[in-house]
Amino acid sequence: MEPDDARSQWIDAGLRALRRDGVEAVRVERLAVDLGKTKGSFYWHFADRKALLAALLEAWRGRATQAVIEDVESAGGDARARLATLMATTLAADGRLERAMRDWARGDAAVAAAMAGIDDRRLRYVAELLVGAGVAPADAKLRARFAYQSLIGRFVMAADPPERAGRSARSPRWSTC
Amino acid sequence: MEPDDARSQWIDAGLRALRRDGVEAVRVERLAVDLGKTKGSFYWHFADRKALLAALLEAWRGRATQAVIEDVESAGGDARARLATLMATTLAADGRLERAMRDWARGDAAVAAAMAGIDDRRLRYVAELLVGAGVAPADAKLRARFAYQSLIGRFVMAADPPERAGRSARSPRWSTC
DNA sequence: ACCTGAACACCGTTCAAGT
DNA sequence: ACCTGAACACCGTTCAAGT
Repeated sequence: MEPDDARSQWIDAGLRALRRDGVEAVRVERLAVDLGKTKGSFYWHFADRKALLAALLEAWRGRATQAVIEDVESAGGDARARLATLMATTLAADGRLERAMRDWARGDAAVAAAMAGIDDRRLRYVAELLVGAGVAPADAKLRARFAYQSLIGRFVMAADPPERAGRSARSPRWSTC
Repeated sequence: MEPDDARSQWIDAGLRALRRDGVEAVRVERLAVDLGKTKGSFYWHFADRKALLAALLEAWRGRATQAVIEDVESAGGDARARLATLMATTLAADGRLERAMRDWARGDAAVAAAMAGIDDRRLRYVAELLVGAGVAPADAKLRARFAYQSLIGRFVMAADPPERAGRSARSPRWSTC
């Protein structure tokens, strides 16, 4: 919530490293260099590297689910309109963090479990909107899953989907930063 | 085959570390200390740590399948007797390396694939002996799998099955050294 | 409350030099 | 052919000391 206390700086730097080069690249020494601080400073905010990793997962969980849902909800409109809002923000995301997270999850059971929860949360929201848009509840789950999977597939397949190679600082949300 | 050329010393030390403390404990610096050599020496025999790890997997694959099968075969007797020989050597093994390998496989797809091949090789051998002992071929596969799984389960469940806590240098084979 | 500096222990890798 | 010694770069963690 506080956007730039020192702790979140470490988390943001960690997410950047994660998105760019995967978990293995999340090194406290490197982050310290990135932030122009010393490693010692890191240990004021985190018990150890493991704690940072846990914080990254937690931060992402929020930004990749609840925050998006809240944005869409606050944009208003009926279920149909919200679905459109969700699709728009979702398709604009670059998916690199999403991909890094899934890579990470493949090698870490705890992360995999968190990912499963996140998938579930997103799925339920989409199904809910579909029902609101008039889809029979019996069909909504299936359709939500279908749409969601094709989106994830798109993220996982494309290394760097939209974005013109330049380092433009765009990046709406849903799985972005 | 050559039991103690310098290269196999590194491999043996690696297997010991693996059995005792898992893949993470297989460090070239630590092995160097164990062997009373320098790290530089390691790089004469292996390109890098990854190459050692691959060699460990390969060495174990041999000792945990083909070598055991050959021992049992050369002990002779009919299928029934061989089954008994196999059971005896198998039950006498301590299973710690087997366990370390399965832990390792859980975090590494290539190792997991190798393990699957090893399981298959063992399974086929047991099924073959069962058929030789008069079991209907249709049942042999199922019975082999059942017996094999219970054995693996025993290994995976027990941290240090037989062996009296002392560091007695026993350790017959089949997944042992 | 937050950070620096310096240390420590621990790594992987390279390479000239020795035998 | 095989190994040592020394270096380099890169880590995680701790802690006294500063502000």
